[in-house]
Amino acid sequence: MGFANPVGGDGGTMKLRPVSYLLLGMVRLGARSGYAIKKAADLSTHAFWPTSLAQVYPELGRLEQAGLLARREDPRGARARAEYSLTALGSDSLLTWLSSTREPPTKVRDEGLLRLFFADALGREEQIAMVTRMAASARAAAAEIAEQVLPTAEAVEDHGNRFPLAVARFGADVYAYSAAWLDGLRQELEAAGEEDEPRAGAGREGRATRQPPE
Amino acid sequence: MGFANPVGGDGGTMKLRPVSYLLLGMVRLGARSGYAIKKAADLSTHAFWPTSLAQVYPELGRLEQAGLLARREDPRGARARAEYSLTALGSDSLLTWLSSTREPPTKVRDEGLLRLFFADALGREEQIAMVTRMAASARAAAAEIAEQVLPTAEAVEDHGNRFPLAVARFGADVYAYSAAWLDGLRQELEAAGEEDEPRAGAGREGRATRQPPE
DNA sequence: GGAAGCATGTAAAGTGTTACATGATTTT
DNA sequence: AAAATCATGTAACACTTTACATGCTTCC
Repeated sequence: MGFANPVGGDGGTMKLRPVSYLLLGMVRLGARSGYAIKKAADLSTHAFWPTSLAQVYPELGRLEQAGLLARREDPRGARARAEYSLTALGSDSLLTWLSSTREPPTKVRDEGLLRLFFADALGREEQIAMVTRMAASARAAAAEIAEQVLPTAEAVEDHGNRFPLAVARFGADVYAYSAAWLDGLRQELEAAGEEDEPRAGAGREGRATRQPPE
Repeated sequence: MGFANPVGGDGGTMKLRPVSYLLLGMVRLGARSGYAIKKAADLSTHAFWPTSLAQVYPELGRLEQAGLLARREDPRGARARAEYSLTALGSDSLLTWLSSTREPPTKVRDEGLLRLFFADALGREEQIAMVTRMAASARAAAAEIAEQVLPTAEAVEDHGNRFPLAVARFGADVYAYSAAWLDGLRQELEAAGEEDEPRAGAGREGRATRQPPE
């Protein structure tokens, strides 16, 4: 009804969520099909913004409706395939979001830390085992970034995009720092184990050797 | 129907989620009402396991049904109040969860990092502004833990619970490390800004002075 | 007397994941 | 020939948050 918009959408009035910008940004970086976007996201943004295909496809449709993405059917043989590209409106939206000074919310759900928080209910041995597992886990996360994510990030860096690499390094370094921190905690627990026993001590021993940065 | 269970529940067959253990653990640490649990969680576990009262109250009911918590009406004057305590079954459940060697999933949703990932679309000035804001934000998070969370954690440490304090320090240190890392990135960007301009360079400059830990 | 905090809950809306459903193409 | 990958979508379920709804008590 009414006046048709030349870009075919509602003029960008839809409410955009982070996943919307993820899609716009990935298209900008060269991922053109929903499948390719999901694959790229799994190799780069997955650690701080997970997505599923069940989010990607409907959201691509909404972004097209809103005129932020242009869709073109581009079958590969008999296999259907849609190729998306950024419209001027989509590009503006992305830049506006990137320039925003509003503080973006950060949400973490870490069941491991929740366990650690309540670890006083365990005996010393189990506490040490838990902390050891967590350190190993953090180191594994750092290694996974180094092996899976960094190479991809280095590839896009060659096309003038340095931030994917910076973010990957940030992640790897933070995980490595966490692992080292947990190693320090494990050492404290091992040292304390020679004096007092589970649930016993009214903690009063020294702060050990861990150093906060700065 | 048929044989009544002496603890009044279904014998612990309900499916327990992390929020269940959060409640059990908080009751164990001395928070007895739903309100007190929520308040304690906001001051301690909020950063890695956020909860709302709309989760707490129904979940307390389920845990009581399952026989993991015992509920006793304990009004304060005319104001209703329920006091919960751990049953033997609840205590066992908590310990089993704490001892589990299964790797707990970690989920992070960080819109700030998502923006940083796509920051190549911005000009150098705006990139630097973004990174500066993120560093300030991380430093603020570290400060908030130091001011709000650490004092509470030190209080429970006096009762023989050292892990709340360890977790608080971990959080503060990781945020401080992140802030320092982002400062390093900002310096790199400022240095690079004197040579090449936005979107221009095929990144090839040195790795600067940031050091991963270990 | 008003504001802040204590205290408990429900309903609706929003968000996200897993499973379902299908089929072509390429690689081994 | 089978397995992996490319490719697109929907439906059901699970989970969380926000808003609603209410009322007492303590502090200023």
